[in-house]
Amino acid sequence: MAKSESALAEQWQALVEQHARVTIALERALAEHDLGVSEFEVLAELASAPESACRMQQLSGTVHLSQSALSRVVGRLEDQGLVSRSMCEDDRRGIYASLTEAGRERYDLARPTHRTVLADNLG
Amino acid sequence: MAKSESALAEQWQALVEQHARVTIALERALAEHDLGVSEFEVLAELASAPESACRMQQLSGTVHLSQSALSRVVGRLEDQGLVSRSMCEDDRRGIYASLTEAGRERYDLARPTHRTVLADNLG
DNA sequence: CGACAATACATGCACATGCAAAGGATGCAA
DNA sequence: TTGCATCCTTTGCATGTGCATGTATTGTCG
Repeated sequence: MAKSESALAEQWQALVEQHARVTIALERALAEHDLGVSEFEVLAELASAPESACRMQQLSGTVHLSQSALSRVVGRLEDQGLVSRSMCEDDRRGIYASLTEAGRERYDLARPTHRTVLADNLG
Repeated sequence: MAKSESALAEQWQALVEQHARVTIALERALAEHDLGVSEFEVLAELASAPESACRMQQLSGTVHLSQSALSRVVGRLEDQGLVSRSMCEDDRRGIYASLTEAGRERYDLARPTHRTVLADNLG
């Protein structure tokens, strides 16, 4: 049976509300580590990748950002020394973004914060 | 029992993904009516209010926008003639945003689109 | 009554994002 | 080799948002 319009609207409203609540909380919490939500997402993806490195194209799939936005996020992370870019050997058009030592440390520091916020807001 | 970190992360990821999917679909669909998601939300709220009018402050509570962003959304709607602003008589600091005839029509036109997108993406 | 805080909006500014276009390096196939 | 597609960076522009601030009005306290 199809849902009524109001039921759909309420469900959507609830989803938006939860998303907004968690996002704002995350943003605030991660600010203490000088990270944004997008930045953390990228770090998390890299951290879980083999060799702590990943092609941009692959990142583009998991992170919800346009190509240009992703390029800029990685650029910011590079400026902070958390990520380094290097050529891809098998396909030299590609670029590997790899987590640096500092990046790993920053991520490890921020992870408990991230986890706590999720636990508090997704209960 | 508390959820594991990975379970939390997956749940969050799923939420973000769904939110992004629906939002993008809505944005695309509503574009045919020259409306953004925020604009539609405001119209919907006004349409369901008594007298089709509402104080900014009250709107601010239901719509997930900062006060300044809300002020601008209403400004855009006013530019399009879909909403009109008028002084509040009992408290002259306050402002009523009220749906115009054109606003009601636009909303009625866009509502089926909105409903369809939700039905297709929240199933 | 008069000074001062609080409220309701509007606006200036910074910034993140998406889109689109241009460019450089490389891979691939005819 | 030539030509075209792919992967990525960079840039310019428009837009939407939040934060901080400004302005006008209201409320409060002495």
